[in-house]
Amino acid sequence: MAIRTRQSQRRRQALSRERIIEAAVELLDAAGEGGLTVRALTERLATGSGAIYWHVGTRGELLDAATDTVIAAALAAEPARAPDTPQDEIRVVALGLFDAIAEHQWLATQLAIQLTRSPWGPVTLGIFESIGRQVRALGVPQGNWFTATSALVHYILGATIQNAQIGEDTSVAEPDADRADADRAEFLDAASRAWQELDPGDYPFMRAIADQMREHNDREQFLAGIDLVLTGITHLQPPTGQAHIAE
Amino acid sequence: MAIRTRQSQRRRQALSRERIIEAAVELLDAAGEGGLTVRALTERLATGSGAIYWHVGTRGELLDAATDTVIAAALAAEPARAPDTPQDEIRVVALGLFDAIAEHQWLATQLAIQLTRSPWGPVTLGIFESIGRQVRALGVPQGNWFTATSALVHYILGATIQNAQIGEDTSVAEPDADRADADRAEFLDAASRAWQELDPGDYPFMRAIADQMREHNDREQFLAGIDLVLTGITHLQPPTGQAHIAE
DNA sequence: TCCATGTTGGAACACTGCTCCAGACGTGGC
DNA sequence: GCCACGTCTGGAGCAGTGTTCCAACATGGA
Repeated sequence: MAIRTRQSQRRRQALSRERIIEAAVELLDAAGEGGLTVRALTERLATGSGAIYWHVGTRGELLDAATDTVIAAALAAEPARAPDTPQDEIRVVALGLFDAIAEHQWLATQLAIQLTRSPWGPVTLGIFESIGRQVRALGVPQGNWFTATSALVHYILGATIQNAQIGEDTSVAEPDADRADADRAEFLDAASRAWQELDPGDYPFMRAIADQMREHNDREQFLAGIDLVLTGITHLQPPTGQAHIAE
Repeated sequence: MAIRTRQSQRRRQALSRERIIEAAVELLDAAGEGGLTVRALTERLATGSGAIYWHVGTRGELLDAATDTVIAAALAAEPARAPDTPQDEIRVVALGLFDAIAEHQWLATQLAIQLTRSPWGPVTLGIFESIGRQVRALGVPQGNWFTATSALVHYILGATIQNAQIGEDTSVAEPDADRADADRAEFLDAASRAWQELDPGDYPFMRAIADQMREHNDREQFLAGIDLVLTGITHLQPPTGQAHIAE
């Protein structure tokens, strides 16, 4: 009988690369990067370490795969209503990444690691492609495509990395919205207060903007930055060197 | 005699927080984040783990301190000739961070970690203050200070993180310049070639800009992005909501 | 039926961060 | 001179990690 249950169990939930990555993402969401240990994974999947190394390889490769999966999903997710202008599409992609990192905190670090280790790996490539297409659709002259795209992508990455929120417990998702907002306000208030108590000699600027921090919405602020870069792009001069005036 | 040498050794190179951080930075530069182990540190400093925990605390705190130190040094380093416009000053600060991360690869990841864990810790604070002052000096209306500054900072962070180069051996520093340039060109060439072989259906944009990648200078590209954001800042509308027209 | 191939679980190993503590150091009071 | 006490040091030991290795299992085809 023991064998029989084993068998059916195997059949029903056969171990696969996808299932392992899925479990890894859950562990990461629940307890951060430190929460993903091979032993925790084997326990959750009721298996041994050999099976995991057989399917996905080392822990590092698993982390890469998890990052890849989540980012690809965020980029692929289509919004309810199709955006009509390239600007809107850029905002949609940007917010998709923003939300993905807010939801999976560990992504921020992992993204940075992939960015440094392999600057043009699949993750970066996908993001650049998504944004780049819209930059092209904006009518930017070809010589400026790279500059414009990387300005957008780098802003997005920097901003999302800093704005990765400290997540709540994973258990219930619904009533979190209000509580999250409250925590958020409290956090901003604390930051604002801390800035006001800084040494005026060392930090005159931060003291000056402490007030603005209190009435501050992360997503709106993020979008304001996007718009800033977008206006920068539209006012861009033709590429340096060859003065290829196109007017 | 054994005791005597011990004594003088202690006196001469007394263990201190600074000396430990210095050694930690050297280890990190030489072998990346993985190279900084407590045991390697004790060996290099000819001491035990107890002494290290006494002076700096856990490995995480040591990493934070190392990041702090290097970033602060990069921000404090004054250029040979004082820049005369705020724009120039911003470029100087940005390049300082750019070079610091290029020199200490591990900084990219570490910066991202600090950015997520404590979004307004000393590191972020220092960078924001440095950039923010110049934004103020640019004559940006106060309501836009935060948006303008964070756009710049986030672009800088995103770009520097991606551009952290794969470092050479630490041993010799002088004749590296040429070799680094050669490796650089080779790397860009490889990337360009890889992009040209991408699936035209999935990656039309990246294929289109593959050529531009070959004649591509990281620092110039980085500065072009800075200028893009700067023009975005100068064309910025007064803050949303309160139409506080200041003209 | 039986074997070949693809999978699995877990024991074992080397290495990690960290704690703990006996004792050395050096500086004050006597 | 000496002692005592707080500061500081080195290293043994512990719990936990990633990874390797291999005997045992499952399953489809001959």
